[in-house]
Amino acid sequence: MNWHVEVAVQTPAHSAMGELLTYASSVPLVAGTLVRVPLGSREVLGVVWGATLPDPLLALKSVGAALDALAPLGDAWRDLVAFAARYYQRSLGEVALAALPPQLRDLSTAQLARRLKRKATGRVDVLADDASNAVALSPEQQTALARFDLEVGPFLLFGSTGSGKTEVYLRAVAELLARDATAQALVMVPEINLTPQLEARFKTRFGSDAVVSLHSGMTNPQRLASWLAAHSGTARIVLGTRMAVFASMPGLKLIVVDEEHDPSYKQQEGARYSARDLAVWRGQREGAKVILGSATPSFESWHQSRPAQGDDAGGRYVRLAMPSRIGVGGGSEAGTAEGAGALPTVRLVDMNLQPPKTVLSGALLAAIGERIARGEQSMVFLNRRGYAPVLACGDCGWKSECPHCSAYRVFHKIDRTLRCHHCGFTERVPRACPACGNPDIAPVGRGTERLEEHLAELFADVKRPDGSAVRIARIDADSTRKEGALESQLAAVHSGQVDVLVGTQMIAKGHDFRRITLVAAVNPDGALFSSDFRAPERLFGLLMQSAGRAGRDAAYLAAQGSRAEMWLQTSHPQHPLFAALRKHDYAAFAASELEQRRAAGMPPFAFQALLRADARTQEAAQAFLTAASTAADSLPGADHVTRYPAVPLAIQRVANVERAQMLIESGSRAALQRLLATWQPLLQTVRRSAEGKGVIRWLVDVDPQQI
DNA sequence: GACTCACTGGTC
DNA sequence: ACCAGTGAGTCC
Repeated sequence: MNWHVEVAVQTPAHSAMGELLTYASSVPLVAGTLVRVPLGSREVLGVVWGATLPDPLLALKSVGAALDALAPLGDAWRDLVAFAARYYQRSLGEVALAALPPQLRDLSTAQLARRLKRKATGRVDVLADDASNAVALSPEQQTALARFDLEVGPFLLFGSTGSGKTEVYLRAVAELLARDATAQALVMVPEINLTPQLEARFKTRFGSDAVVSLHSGMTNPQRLASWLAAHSGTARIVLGTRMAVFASMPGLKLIVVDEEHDPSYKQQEGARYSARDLAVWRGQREGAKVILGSATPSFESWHQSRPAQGDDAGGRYVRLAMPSRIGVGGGSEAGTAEGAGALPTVRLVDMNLQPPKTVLSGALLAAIGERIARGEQSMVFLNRRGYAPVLACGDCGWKSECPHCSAYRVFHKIDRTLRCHHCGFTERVPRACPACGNPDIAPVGRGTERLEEHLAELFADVKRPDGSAVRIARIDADSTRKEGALESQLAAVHSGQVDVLVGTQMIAKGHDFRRITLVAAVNPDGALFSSDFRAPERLFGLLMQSAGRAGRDAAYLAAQGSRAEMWLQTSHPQHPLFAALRKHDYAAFAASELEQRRAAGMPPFAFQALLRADARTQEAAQAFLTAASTAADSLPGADHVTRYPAVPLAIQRVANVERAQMLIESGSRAALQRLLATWQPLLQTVRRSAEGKGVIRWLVDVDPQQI
């Protein structure tokens, strides 16, 4: 046992253990090697991080088997993991092990060796990019690609929906792979739902062996196979969700983050990393070019890509603008720059002028009716699933509160249940009011189920051009729970079986509907006056994205003699957000919102973190945070960081756990990071002291999305 | 984070 | 006497 090695294993930062555990080894082990090591009574997977001088006085356990059939994880990968762990205040081991495919944890060395042998070892040749050369690029696409070629980046590809961003990604990848025989590209999308269509597109273009996917919807063996292909360099292109940012890719030369503004890039449990931000960091570290793409960029990225002006040297990102919509979505088929599909006309319906309790205004219904008569499709968007958000008794005022959470249970008519969307608690709908016995309990408000029902009633007597009955369909998390359900529902829309599609934001993202000429947001007002300063940004993005679903096929519109329309029902038609939306003017909206944020000292002009505590009682949670804040007073540099008072979360109690948080803010990212790093050990002390009594867990969320 | 162990309170 | 549930402590 001549060697001592430091190994990262899955231990949380909260535990008082050191970052790395030291083991003895009879052979030298190079950093990045995967090993099995004894930990207490079990044996766990670990990553060798380095070596220390052997200390003969120290009685250490020995490393078990080394998974040396596998090439060690590279320096770049370990740097990425180390940075993420440090920046997001988690342990090295936690981040490292979470970044590896789960099956590696319980595979023996022999099993792994067998698996690796089965895999073809040779590099896969990518298909020559013939198909794409037949397609003419728009001038904007050409300019964007030319600048991408010349400059270093990172790039913000600011392209409206239908401007052909995907084609730009494909070309950038194609050119890279053609130029460099060992190069790899990483392409990320915000949601699992969007991977199949992207995968299909990349596989047609580059051959199915060159492309692998990485996301949590895959089975463990699939994930391992993809991961190994990326790690060995066999896979030239890795497609995936946020977790893919940690893929081991020795030849990484290009990272694409599509829909970079999407909140799903922020992990909301465990290590709360932003895959978009890590992608930028990783690109810089590994010399890979990074493209962030969006029609409505995050204000962080928009601000970071501002041009130089006066004293301001400008942002670090290169902005590539593609404002025009080209004929056909994605530009991969007949579409050219001519006959550009105009963005949909935005129509505002002032709900104050409608009869009280109007759900769908007469004008909107008439517009949908016209589309049905012409054989076109409409999409109605409501960001609330279920039948009704609350069930209430008119007599005694009982409401369908969740007994375990400070939230109402949602009425789902389909299976007659009351379901809590926060803790999952589900019960049959009571026959009568549980409080007073009144049989007359009624749904209050509406979700997608009820909207679907309502539309079906309204259009019951209307016929399609072929004389058949109007068909309404609904797509949301409930309707797509079963394997393959989303695909079959989308296929039904594409084949024209559906006239009106009702759904949550699931239908607003990415899916390319050719025959939809009308999109309606029924009740977008909720986010207008939210306490979360990012709510308007998100709403604007969502509505722009929804609008982008309409009229993607200019040839179809022309043949129909139709215009694409986006309808918005609102009680605040004078709100500046709608004025900007009407003009499809993201830049103006961003400028005014950013000005407000600058004045108020909010991100991206300030940097934030949240300290959160979960406890049996709200008092205990807040007491911990307050004590933690007091403990931070003595830390160096604490005066450059503002700590706000502890407050309950918007949903204060979930599954009988009380939650509180404290906002921490600084004009300097470095100052915030310094404070968080030195605070960590104090937090552990406070947790063990009297003020930490009753605290179930605590966590730090750096650069939080929701506040 | 995963596990063990000691302790609690409830039940047969 | 025998458990489920829970909180505290350990793991190189």
